[in-house]
Amino acid sequence: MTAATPSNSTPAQPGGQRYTPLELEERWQRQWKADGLDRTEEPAEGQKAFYALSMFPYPSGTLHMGHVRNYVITDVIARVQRMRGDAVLHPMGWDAFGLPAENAAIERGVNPADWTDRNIAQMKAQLDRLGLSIDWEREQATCHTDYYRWTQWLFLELEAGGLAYQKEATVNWDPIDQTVLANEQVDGDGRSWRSGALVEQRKLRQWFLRITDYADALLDDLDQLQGWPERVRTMQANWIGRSRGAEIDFAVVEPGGPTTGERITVFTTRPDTLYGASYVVLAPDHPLVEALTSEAQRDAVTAFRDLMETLSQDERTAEDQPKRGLPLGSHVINPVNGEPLPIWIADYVLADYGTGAVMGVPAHDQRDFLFARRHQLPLRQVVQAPGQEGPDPLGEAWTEAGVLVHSGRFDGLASNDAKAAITAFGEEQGWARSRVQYRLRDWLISRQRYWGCPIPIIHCPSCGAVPVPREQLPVELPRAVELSGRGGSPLAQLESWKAVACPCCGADAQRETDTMDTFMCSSWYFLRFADPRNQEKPFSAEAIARWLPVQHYVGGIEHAILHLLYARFFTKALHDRGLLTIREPFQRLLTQGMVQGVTYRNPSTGRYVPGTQVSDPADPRDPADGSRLEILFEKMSKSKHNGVDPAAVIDRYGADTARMFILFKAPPEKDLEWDDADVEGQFRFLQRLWRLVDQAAGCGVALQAILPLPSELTTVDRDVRRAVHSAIAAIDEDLSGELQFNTAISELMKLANALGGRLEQLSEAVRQEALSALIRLLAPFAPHLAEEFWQRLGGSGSVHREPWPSHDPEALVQDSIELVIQVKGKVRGSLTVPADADRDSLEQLALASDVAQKWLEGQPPRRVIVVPGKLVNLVP
RNA sequence: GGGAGCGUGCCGGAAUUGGUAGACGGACUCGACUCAAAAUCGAGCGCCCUCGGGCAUGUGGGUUCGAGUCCCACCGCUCCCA
Repeated sequence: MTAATPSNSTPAQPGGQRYTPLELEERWQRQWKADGLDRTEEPAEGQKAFYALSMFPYPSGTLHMGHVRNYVITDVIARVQRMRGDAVLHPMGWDAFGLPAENAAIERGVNPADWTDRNIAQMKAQLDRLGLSIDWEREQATCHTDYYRWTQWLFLELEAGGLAYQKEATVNWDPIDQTVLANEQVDGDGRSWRSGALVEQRKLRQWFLRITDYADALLDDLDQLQGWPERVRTMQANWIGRSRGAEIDFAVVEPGGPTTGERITVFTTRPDTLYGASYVVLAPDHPLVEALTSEAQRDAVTAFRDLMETLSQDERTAEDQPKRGLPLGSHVINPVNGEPLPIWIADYVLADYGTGAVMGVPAHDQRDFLFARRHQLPLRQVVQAPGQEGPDPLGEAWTEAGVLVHSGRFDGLASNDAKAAITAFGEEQGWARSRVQYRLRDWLISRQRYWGCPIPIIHCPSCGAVPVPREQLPVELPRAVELSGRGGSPLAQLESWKAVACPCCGADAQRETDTMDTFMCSSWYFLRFADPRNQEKPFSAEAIARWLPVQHYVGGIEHAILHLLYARFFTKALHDRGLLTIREPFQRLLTQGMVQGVTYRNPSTGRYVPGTQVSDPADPRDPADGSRLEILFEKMSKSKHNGVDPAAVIDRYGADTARMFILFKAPPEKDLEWDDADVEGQFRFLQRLWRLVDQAAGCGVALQAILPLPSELTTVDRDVRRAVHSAIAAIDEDLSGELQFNTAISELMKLANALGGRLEQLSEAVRQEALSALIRLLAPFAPHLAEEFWQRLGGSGSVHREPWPSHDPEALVQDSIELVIQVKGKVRGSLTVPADADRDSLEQLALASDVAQKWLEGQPPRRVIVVPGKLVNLVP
């Protein structure tokens, strides 16, 4: 940071003041607040309602550039839509439950509620400096009782609908955060999304929501979400992971003898490979393992099961891992051919997935193949690859479709047809059923932590799990709790809080001491914003009908599955409970890219060097050893010393520059490389506008009255009007459909360039029209500066209440155009021609041109292609 | 391995249905103003050139009067699922 302080570098102009963004922005922010400019107006008769929403933040206390980008994008959308005449709902709130508050409490002895409220105040103050048109009267914090009583109410609603239940299951345990996690909250490496710890498996009794009941709806309705990025829809579809297949029963037999009456049911997506099965595998913790283990194998099996309990799901199922397993010493019969098959247990089969049992078909499944090879199990090919003659060398499994062989009566069928045929045959005989299987698991919502929404359940020894009566909500989170971060749910230590009479029978009972996953709280906040002060219900049907679905939702791609899937599930479940008429919450979704900071890395040591220690950015050297540093752009983080503090940027250049820069530098979906030199450039543009408006004020522009255009326009007038109206048309286009703020701002720059130095030459009406349009087009992007301009040039009221400009097609009409002349597709010259010339005359003009003479050498062209308004292509 | 997306000057990035590739900005160079600097203003800025032009949108093919855009193959990067 060596540049001079920019606010000192704008010289005073004759007749005007200097552009001092800080003073100007604070002044307008005060004014807007006093005027209630950002208060939501209920839609009037015939007025469209528009709901613009940013994913609400966790109140960490510090605003970072990612937040700024997110909220500025949404703010521009909201502001444009208001100017276009819609009633706009643009609220903000706080995803305020969560572990950082609890950890702060453990480390510093503060109360999580106080810590959170302080952070909210701090972040709100930072947000306010950005000039966001947020209606703060609708603010929500999920940790406040007037919000979470309704989270509890909705939990009871789901419970009443049979969608919440308790079960004992093997679940993900985060050893750092000391709590369980939902499957969605464990990443591809088997680590917690929050703490980064490798999760462990534990068998615990927990609360779940039946999101799997909605697997089909969540998957099928993705097709309706045409306003969502394809990528996010694909990710959700993969996560839900629907596969069609069959359940097949294998009867258990005594060694060499009759069936025992027990059966093992497997799920397979490949019933066509049934003849190729050479063993059956159970999950190590499958309930039948005990009964099916022979005496000889008992000790080995017990040892194996103990080992498996210590491993994570990922460690067990990773494809590059050796497949461990051992035989139980008992057998089943393959129902399709009566052949006995050994029963094994193995690491790669999970009890919770499908039926917890699979059939092993080494020839046609890669994991089975590896397992069979390791344990010398037989391999039998039953699907032949197309065009393959004779037996396959089988260096690996053939997992594609083909033609059945060695499959009795099914030989010769294509594998796809065979799936149906073998399943149907099994159904006839009673040993198969066609079934759909999902990857999606039920949502585990219990958390063994304090700072969350209490689960409103009372456990009674005689009545079981009893919902807290709704009139007793909220079940308040007690303040005085000892937090250690260890040893189970903190609420469980509070005997006085825990002890309660059963609402059913009055007997001594105990409250549930787990809290809810914070994703519960964020699964419905967008509904509460529509009706934020309702004391009777979480929201009224009318308010929802008025505002929902969210027209434009903006947030990070990291929620592609997590929050966005849960919120969709809530919406569907509440629809089915009769509380909502919508089935999808978010009509359009914009996933904004990351904000990256310039990062200096020593390639030999891997050390990150702070920018402040780099003396020459053009030739960065490591002060430690003098070696050249790599310059990278990476996600801003403390460890990489590449963060840029939004407050510092605003202090230096003002919010308008920060807003303009962040929108201009990259399209919203792409990662953005933060570069201080470019911010400086953006600031220069705003200063240029400042001088332009100064100049306009000097010419006596007065925006309050609309002047009629003179009947005769000069050439300059017509050129400027064309520039103005083509900017309006282009910006309007950029802000419709696919949002392209970056090109919209470049159009503003072009317009400013077109006006520069010509203001004096314009007739008064054209000058006024141009300034009025420029300022209104600028208003959503740089709201403070636009307001200042509007006022200085005598506009009445706020520019933010002005209508969005619309372009005059007449102004775009040109008398003459540049006609490009191509010869065989290559540009050889151009010609100024009347804009309304028809095809024939264009052809004649082109043929008569010097360019044609030169390149055609007197020969008539073989072919002439005329694109009116653009070009003529002569093909010799 | 499967799926999705991307690849354009020194850099960020523009390019309706295929129709003048490089808009707009940054960096850089030169000039004006200045005692000087900053700021500002003006000009230049893909590569090669014998100044006619030739070559250029990851690579190689194809379709077309015409391809950054469409098709095929390949290379590289990112993300998701295995």
